[in-house]
Amino acid sequence: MSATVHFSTKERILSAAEDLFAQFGFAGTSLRQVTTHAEVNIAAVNYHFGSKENLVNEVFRRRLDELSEKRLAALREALRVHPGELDPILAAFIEPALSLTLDRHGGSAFVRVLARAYAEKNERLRKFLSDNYGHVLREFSKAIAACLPSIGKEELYWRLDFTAGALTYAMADFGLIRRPAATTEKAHSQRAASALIRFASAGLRAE
Amino acid sequence: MSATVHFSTKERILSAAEDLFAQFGFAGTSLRQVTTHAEVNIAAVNYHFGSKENLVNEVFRRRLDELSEKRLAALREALRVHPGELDPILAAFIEPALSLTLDRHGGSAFVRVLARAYAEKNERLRKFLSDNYGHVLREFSKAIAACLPSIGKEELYWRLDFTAGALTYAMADFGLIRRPAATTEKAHSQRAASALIRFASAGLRAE
DNA sequence: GTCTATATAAGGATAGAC
DNA sequence: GTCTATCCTTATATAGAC
Repeated sequence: MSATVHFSTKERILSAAEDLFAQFGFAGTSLRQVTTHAEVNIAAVNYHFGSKENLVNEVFRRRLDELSEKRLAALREALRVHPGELDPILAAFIEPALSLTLDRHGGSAFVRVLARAYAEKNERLRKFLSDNYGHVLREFSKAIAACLPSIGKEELYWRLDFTAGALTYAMADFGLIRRPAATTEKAHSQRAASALIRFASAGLRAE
Repeated sequence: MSATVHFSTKERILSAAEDLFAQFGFAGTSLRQVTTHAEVNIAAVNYHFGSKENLVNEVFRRRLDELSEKRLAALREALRVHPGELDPILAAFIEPALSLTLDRHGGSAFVRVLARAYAEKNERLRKFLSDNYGHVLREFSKAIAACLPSIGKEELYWRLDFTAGALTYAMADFGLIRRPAATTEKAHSQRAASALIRFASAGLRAE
C-alpha cells in the first residue's frame, strides 16, 4: 500500500463535479468549471464520460453503490437484532449517509447532491436513480410498514414521503442551523441524526 | 368587470417562467424557453424585468407577498382562537400554500419553485428571500416555540428544520404518491395537508 | 491518455426601427 | 410597448496531433 494516493483524472473529475453540482446544481455547473476545478483538460471529461449526462450519473453511482449496500446491511442487522422496532430501521437509513458526510475522502457534498436530485424533475436522471437504487427505498418502506400495522396504507405513504423530505433537507444541511464553534463536526452531525430519528419516529407513529 | 381577462405581457412571462422554473430549475431554464412559452418576444423579458435574476425574484414576489400575508393573518387568528395549541399554527402555515395549489389562476407550479429555491445555494436568491420574507418564518418559529416550552432550544431548531423539509417536499408533490383517479384534486390535497399536520405535530412534540 | 484547436449551438443582453 | 437583428459570451462536444 502506497503512502501517497494517486487520484486518477477520472476520480478528480468526479470529485470536482460533486462539489460543484452540490453548490450550483446540474444545469448550473458547466463542464469547464468542472475541469478547471479538477485541474484537468477540458477534453478529459468527454474522453472519460462521453457526455455531461453520463458524468452526472457516474457521480451518483460512485457513492450510491456503496451507500446502498451499507444501508441494506444495516437494515438486515436491525431487523435481526431489534425485530419489530422502528428506530433501528430509521438509524439504518440515516447513519450510513451520515458517515459519508464525515468521511475524510469527501462525500459531504454528496448528500447535498442527493437533495438536488430529489428536487430535480429530470426524467432521465429520475429513471436512472429509480432503476438502480429504487429497491433500497422499497426494502425500507416494507420494513417500516411492518412495524406500523395500525397505520392505513395511504396515510403511511404520506408519512414516508414526509420522512424522506425531512431526512433529505436535514442531511443536506440546507436549513438554518449552524454548528456552534465549540462543537465538533462529528458531534454536531450525530446530534442531528438522533434528533432526526426522534422526530421521524414520532411522526410516523402519530396517534 | 370584464368577462375576458387580459393577461399582460408581464404576467404571461411570470407565469411561463414559474412553470418552467418548477420543471427545469432556474439555471436549467433559458429566457428563450420562457418567451416562447409565454408567446411573447424575446426582447420583452429584458424590457420588463431587466435581467434573468430579477425575473426570478419577481416570480417569487408575485406569490409570496400574498402568501405571506395570508399566513400571518391565519397565524394571528390561530393564536387568538386557539391560544397555546400547536396544530392550528401548523395549519396556518400549510393551508394558505395549499389553497395556492388549488387556485385556478395557477400557482400549483409555485410550490415546486419554492422547493427549488430551498435547494438552491445561490446567495443572491437566498438573501432576497431572507430579506423580504424571513420575518414570516420567524413569527411562526416564535409561536411554535411558545407551544413547546419543554423542548430545548437546539432540539427545537432541529425539529423546525425537519418540519420545513417535510412541508416543502410534500407540498411540492415530489413524492411517490399519485392521486387516485376517484379522488378530486382538492380532496387529495386536503388529505395531504391533514396528514402533514399530524406528522409534523407529533414530530415536534416528540417525547 | 492528454493536449490544442475548433466546430457548432445556445445562452443573456441590447440597439434601434416601428 | 413590441419587434428584428445582432453582439458577445459561454456551452457541449469532437477531431486530430502528440
